[in-house]
Order: sequence, then C-alpha cells, then structure tokens
Amino acid sequence: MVVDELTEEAVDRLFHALADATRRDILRRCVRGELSVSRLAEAYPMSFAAVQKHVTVLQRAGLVGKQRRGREQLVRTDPDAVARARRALDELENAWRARVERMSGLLAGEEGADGTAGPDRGTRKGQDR
Amino acid sequence: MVVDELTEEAVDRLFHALADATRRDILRRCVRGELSVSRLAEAYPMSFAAVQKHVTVLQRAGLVGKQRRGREQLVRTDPDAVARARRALDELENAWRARVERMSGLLAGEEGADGTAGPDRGTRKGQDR
DNA sequence: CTCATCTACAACCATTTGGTTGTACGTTAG
DNA sequence: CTAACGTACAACCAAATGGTTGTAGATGAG
Repeated sequence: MVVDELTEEAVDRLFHALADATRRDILRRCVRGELSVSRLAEAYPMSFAAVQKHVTVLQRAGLVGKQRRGREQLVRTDPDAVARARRALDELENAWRARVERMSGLLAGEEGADGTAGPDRGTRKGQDR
Repeated sequence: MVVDELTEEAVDRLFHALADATRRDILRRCVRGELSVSRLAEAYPMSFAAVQKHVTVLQRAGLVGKQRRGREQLVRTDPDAVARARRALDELENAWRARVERMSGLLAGEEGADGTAGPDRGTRKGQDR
C-alpha cells in the first residue's frame, strides 16, 4: 500500500502536470502502455523533443511510467494516478470542512474536541473506482 | 442552460490554479468568506499585490468569488469548486476507460461502444467573471 | 558491419509566472 | 474636509515554461 505521503510539492507537480491539454491527452492515450514516445509524438503538432518533455513532466508527477522495449520506450499511465489526484482534492476539501466545523464548534461551545482535524476521509460517496 | 461546458481551457485554468501551495491555502482559508484580501495578505510572506494576483488566478479559474463589504473585498471559496475539479478528473478517467473498453470491444466483437466520451454534465450555473 | 530508428540531452529563444514597487481611486473614520 | 485604509492596476524583473534545433548514444534491421 502506497502510504503515499503526498507532500505539497508533490501536489504542485501533480496539478501542474494536469494543467496542460497536451499532457492530459497523453494520459488518455497511454492507459494501455503500448505507445512509444515517438509514436506519441506523431499525434501532436510539435517536435519529438517537446513531447519528450511533456512525458518527463508527467513522469516526475508520478502520472506515467516508462518501460523499455527494444529501442523504444513505452509510456504507460499509472492506473492509480487519478486516485492520487483525487486524494489531493479530498484533502483540500477535508481541510476546509474541518475549518468550518471548528468554527461552528466554537460558536456552539464545544471544546472537548481539540483542533484535531482528524478528518476520516472517504466520506465521499461517488467513488466508483 | 448553457451547460457549464468545462472546456479544455477551463480545465487548464482549474488545475493551474490548484498547482500552487499558496493558492491552495487561500482556498482553505476562505470557505467562510470572511476574509478580505488584505487580511489574507497578512498571512503570507509576500506583498499585498502578490496575494491579490493569486486571488485573481483563483477567480478566473472559478474557484473563488469576491463580494464587496464597504471598502473591503471579501473572498469566498466556491463550495462547488472541488466538485468541478473532481469532474475534470472523472472525465479524464472516463476517457481512458472508454479507450480501454473500445479496445476490448474490438477484440470481443462487441459493437455497443460509441465513442461518446461526453456524458451528462452537472449543471453549474455558468457564471464566470 | 552499416544504416536507419528511437531516445536523451544541451543550448537557445519567446512568453508566461510569480514576485516586486509605485501610483491612483473609492470608501470609511475622525 | 482630510487622513487612513483597502483595493486596483501598471511597470518592471528574475525565473520557469513550452517550444525549437542540433548533437550524440543505444539498439535493431539488412
């Protein structure tokens, strides 16, 4: 189990990688892990090197991995990638839910609960994953 | 209703806005909508103008809104903000699930798959800017 | 072996980002 | 009214982004 720490920097890289249409498209195409970087590059109106850079960004964000096959480098989207992004959103959401509740708590006179924002996340329902 | 289309550009702005620790922190703080920009600015080791710019980025991404109160401008995180980000992730995920299934479909001889990757969209009152 | 491919990486350039300061404007307090 | 506050916005700057070309190292095909 990936007790993925998800540091702030990791979240930065994650969202930054997702903030580009070309990179999102690469993610869509590489679920099956059958495309080499040069095959991929054929699909976009930019140079091979540019696509290579995009793949590097995705890789450093942990969204794809590469595997050698002969002289090609096959790119594969990490199946858990979206889960990680979703988790980052959950944590944001939890943080602000906790903030609201702490405020309400103060107003209601509750004090037993220390600032423990022990947000048991997962209370999200639509998780069809 | 002009369904809040979530264009590629909108997704770019969304994820780009989320890809910065300061901006994510602003989101966390502004759920209650009680903080003015200058109050906010006190919390960070940067100038007022810098924070102002961050707020603008968040606003253009549809993540926060501003409301005047006297001479202050109160910043409030849009409660549905995370939902929209989550939806962007869902669409990414759906797109590649569809891709996998189309592949499997070909192999299995199934024909039901129509490449429709654009399912129902939640109807968020599309006001932006 | 030789050649064509695929990849990696450096150097370079234009634009954007994230930050600064400075100035101007509207609003509230005295 | 005047002064202080909160905001908006322009001008400027360093660094990062996203793209280019060019060069060089592996690997597979003939």
